[in-house]
Order: sequence, then structure tokens, then C-alpha cells
Amino acid sequence: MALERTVGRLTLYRRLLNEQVAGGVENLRSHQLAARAGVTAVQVRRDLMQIGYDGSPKRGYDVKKLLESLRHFLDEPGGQRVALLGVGNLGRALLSYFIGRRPHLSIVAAFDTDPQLSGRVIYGCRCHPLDELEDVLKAQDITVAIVAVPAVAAQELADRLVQNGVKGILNFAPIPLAVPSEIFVENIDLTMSLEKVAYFSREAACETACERKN
Amino acid sequence: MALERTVGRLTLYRRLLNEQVAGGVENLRSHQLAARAGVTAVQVRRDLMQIGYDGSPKRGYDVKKLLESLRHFLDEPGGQRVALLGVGNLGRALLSYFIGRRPHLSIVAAFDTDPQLSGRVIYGCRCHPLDELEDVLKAQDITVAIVAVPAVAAQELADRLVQNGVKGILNFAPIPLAVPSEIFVENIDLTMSLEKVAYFSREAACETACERKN
DNA sequence: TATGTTTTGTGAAAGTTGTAACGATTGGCT
DNA sequence: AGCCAATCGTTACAACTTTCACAAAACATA
Ligand SMILES: NC(=O)c1ccc[n+]([C@@H]2O[C@H](COP(=O)([O-])OP(=O)(O)OC[C@H]3O[C@@H](n4cnc5c(N)ncnc54)[C@H](O)[C@@H]3O)[C@@H](O)[C@H]2O)c1
Ligand SMILES: NC(=O)c1ccc[n+]([C@@H]2O[C@H](COP(=O)([O-])OP(=O)(O)OC[C@H]3O[C@@H](n4cnc5c(N)ncnc54)[C@H](O)[C@@H]3O)[C@@H](O)[C@H]2O)c1
Repeated sequence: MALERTVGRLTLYRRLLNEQVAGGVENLRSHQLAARAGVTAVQVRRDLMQIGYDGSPKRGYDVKKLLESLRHFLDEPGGQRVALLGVGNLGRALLSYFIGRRPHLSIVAAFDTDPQLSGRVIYGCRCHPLDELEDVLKAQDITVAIVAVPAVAAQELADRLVQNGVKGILNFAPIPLAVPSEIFVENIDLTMSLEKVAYFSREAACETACERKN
Repeated sequence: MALERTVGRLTLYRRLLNEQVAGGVENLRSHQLAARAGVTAVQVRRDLMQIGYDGSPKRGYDVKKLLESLRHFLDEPGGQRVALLGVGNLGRALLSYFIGRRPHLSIVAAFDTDPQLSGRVIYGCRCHPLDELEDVLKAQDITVAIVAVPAVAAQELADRLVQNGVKGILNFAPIPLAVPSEIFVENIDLTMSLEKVAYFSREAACETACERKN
């Protein structure tokens, strides 16, 4: 999947530009945006190249017009609706954060097997029992799903999601999901991430120690 | 930072192997491990090459010995201790999941500015007020930190962490952290991830539609 | 208008990651 | 023992990503 990193950063640029435009900024240079995004100016320019928006030398980018281009590139015109699967500790944290934040990409339904949760509204989102999955997915035209259920339930659930029109999955369960190749899956394995940090924090300490020797 | 992906997958292999060894499996082939990890057999062999463990043709890998090699490669001998910064919705989810799970990499202290939380024990982890940060970091020899505070507080906090011996940060705040180059930072930007899924779920649908035309 | 400075867009180089190909080794089988 | 099929480690290659380098464009200034 080409351009994956670039698309990720484009969404970041958009967020940063929204802050800027709210602050009344009209023009921004690549290096200014880069500083806010924590990347290099060249990378910003190269990323923006992908969406075909041309800045002006010396003046930089017109923030409003650039935002419009980003919106055109990144967003589905009618918006996209998201379902949350698994309203446990992680699922609730995600709900609390994402609900009401992005109009064009909003969580419109949650699902959980726990009968205690069925019918309740959590952080403003209706929680359904799992047997309503098919109906709700179709009725709300949901194409994106967040999987935050225990690993043992994830694959079976993914199958049902894909069968009912879901095209992309953000997966927090620490197992790989087998899905057709046209379905996009982003795995977030927090255990892996934490262990990676632990490894490279050690590594970094080592490297600097080694460098001192040379 | 070379080998970043590989190190991530090595931690995954370890988890999978631990499950296998618990089930009594003594030997495993690269393609078996690959299937469980959701990667190719070549990649498994390639990754394991890095740690210098030699399997045997026809018999595969000795699970116990391989685990020992992985442990040797991935773990700090005395273990590593982790601090959690920010015990909000996300922080609590992380605590509930990570507490007591990995002996060699355990969250030993949490911090939050909310006075309601100070002194409480949440999911078995003591929550400290922020002015105890320096003392606790040093007393417990903490080298890894998880940042789950609001974005505005993240940079200042990161500075304090680095000044007190933290070498790696798992950052959930949606801003880049400026830290010395020898400090390892892994950013987890959930908004970016979700938007990426939304984009490529759309893209995938497009591509297949286009392919049908050709 | 000419000149200088800043910034952009982009081709080319470098670096990183994933995939394919293949000789070498092992264990099973006759 | 000799052969075969399976598996491993490794080198070579391909794809993707980031960085470097620089011409062209825009504005300021004289
Ligand atoms: N919390 C974390 O920080 C963390 C870290 C790493 C990985 N994960 C992974 O994320 C997932 C969720 O973690 P969590 O901490 O929220 O777990 P949790 O146990 O708190 O929540 C899981 C929820 O899923 C529901 N559930 C179970 N089976 C279901 C099904 N078939 N369909 C729908 N809902 C179902 C449960 O009722 C529960 O509410 C797990 O796979 C976990 O391994 C979480
Ligand atoms: N919850 C999510 O799903 C989600 C998604 C994307 C990003 N994030 C990011 O993760 C971070 C935490 O999110 P959350 O949902 O848990 O927010 P939250 O508001 O629920 O929790 C933040 C916690 O940090 C504490 N805090 C504030 N300032 C602090 C400081 N200086 N030092 C220590 N603690 C401090 C607050 O008291 C609170 O308990 C935020 O930066 C947020 O942008 C969260």
C-alpha cells in the first residue's frame, strides 16, 4: 500500500492547519508546518505534492485553500460512519475521545456482548447487543470499524464486519485478522509498541555509551 | 533507526511462542510461526536471523531455546520499570491491561495532577501527585514512560521525564515531543490511525472498482 | 529594471523494509 | 548407504520512504 505514511501525515497537517486557521493565520510556510508536525520541511512539501496543491514561493501556502484541498483529498463527500466493537476499558476511552470530535468521521454505534451495556448510551453513543450488528451496519451505512474486543472474539467478528460492508478496520486485538485483500486493516498493538520503546530506550543508552568510546 | 519493524515483530513472536510453549509445543517451523503472526515465513526467518538463533532444517525451531534467545535479545537483565503519566480514560485502560502482565516490563507508578487521584491505588498501581515525579522516577529506577496527558501538558512533562533518566517514551498525546536524539519516542496518534483507515477503506473500494474497468 | 533572498516543486540519491531465489543441511525412507 | 522432500540461512533484488540538491518562481529593494 503506497503512500501510507504520507496519508497519515496529511491528516496531521490538516489538524495543525485547523488550529492555525482558528488563530487567524492566513499563510504558512512548509518549515512552519513542519516544525509543528515534527517533520522536515522537505517532507511537508513532498507530502503536499501528492495532493497537487501548489503553494507560492515566498508566501507559502494559503491555509484555507490548502485545507480545502486536504479535505477534498482525504474525505469521503458524504462523510464516513464508524462502529465501535467492544465497549470495555479501551473502547470507552476511545468513545470518550472520538465522540463528537470529527463530523466527517464519527462513531455512530457501539456493540458489546455484555447485556449490562445493551441499550445504554455511553458518552453519547448508543450501545447495541451484538445480534443487531448486521441491521445497524447496513441501516447506518457503516464502512469503518474499531475492534476493541478480546483477541479470541476478533476474527469471528471481523468476518461478520466484512460481510456487511465494512471496508476498513482499526484493530486493537493483538492478533492478525485474516480478511480479503481489498479490506484495509490497521493494527495497533500496544504491547508491541511498549516493548519496542523498552528495547530502543536500552539500545539508545547503549549506542551513546559506545559512541563515547569511539 | 534501523530494524525497528523487526524488533516489533520479535516481541510478537515471543508472545506467540509463549502461548505455544504453554500448550506443550516443543518445535515450530517458520511458516507455522508466520501464520500465527500474520507475516510470511521468509520474514520470520529473516527476523530471527537478527538475533543469531539457528533453527534446524526439517525440525524447525526449538521453542524453549528460541524463547531464551529472544529474552536475551529483547530484555534488560534486571527488567525495566515503566511510569504512566496521566490517569484519564486512556491511562486507566492502559493500566488495567498492562498491570501484572509482564514481569520484566511493569508499570510501577502512575502520576496525575488531579488531587482526587493522588494516593489512590488504581488497578493495583499507586497514583502519585506530580510533584513526587522526580523522587519516584529515581527511587524506582524508571527508564520508560507512557505519556497519556492532554497535549498542552505533554512537552513540559517530557522535559522533566528526560531530565530524570527516562530513555524511552510511548506518547499518546497528539503532538510531537522535542527530546534529545538519544531518547526514543514512539508516537501513537489514534486520530491519525483512524483517519488513515477511513482513507484507505475508501481507496480500496475505489481501486477494486477501477480494476474491474480494466 | 536588475539583483538578491527566500521558498517552492521535484528529480536523483540514500536508506529502510519486504520478497524472491537458491545453495546447504537435516531427517525420513527405501 | 543413497536419495528425496522439507526447511533453514543468506544473498540478491524490488518496493517504498526519506533526504539531498538545485532550478524556477515570487517578492523586496534599490
Ligand atoms: N486496554 C488496553 O490498554 C489494551 C492494550 C493492549 C491491547 N488491548 C486489546 O484491546 C482489546 C480490548 O481491551 P480492553 O482492555 O478494552 O478489554 P476489556 O475486557 O475491558 O473489554 C472488552 C469488551 O469486549 C466485550 N466483548 C467480548 N466479546 C465480545 C464480542 N464477541 N463482541 C463484542 N464485544 C465483546 C466485553 O464485554 C468487554 O466489554 C483486547 O483485545 C485487548 O487485548 C487493550
Ligand atoms: N482516549 C483516547 O482514545 C485518545 C485518543 C487519541 C488521543 N488521545 C490522547 O491521549 C491523551 C489522554 O487522553 P485521555 O482520553 O485519557 O484524556 P483524559 O482527559 O481522560 O485524561 C487526561 C488525564 O491527564 C491528567 N493530567 C492533566 N495534566 C496533567 C499533567 N500535567 N501531568 C499529569 N497528568 C495530567 C488529567 O488529570 C487526566 O486525568 C490526550 O493527549 C489525548 O489527546 C486519547
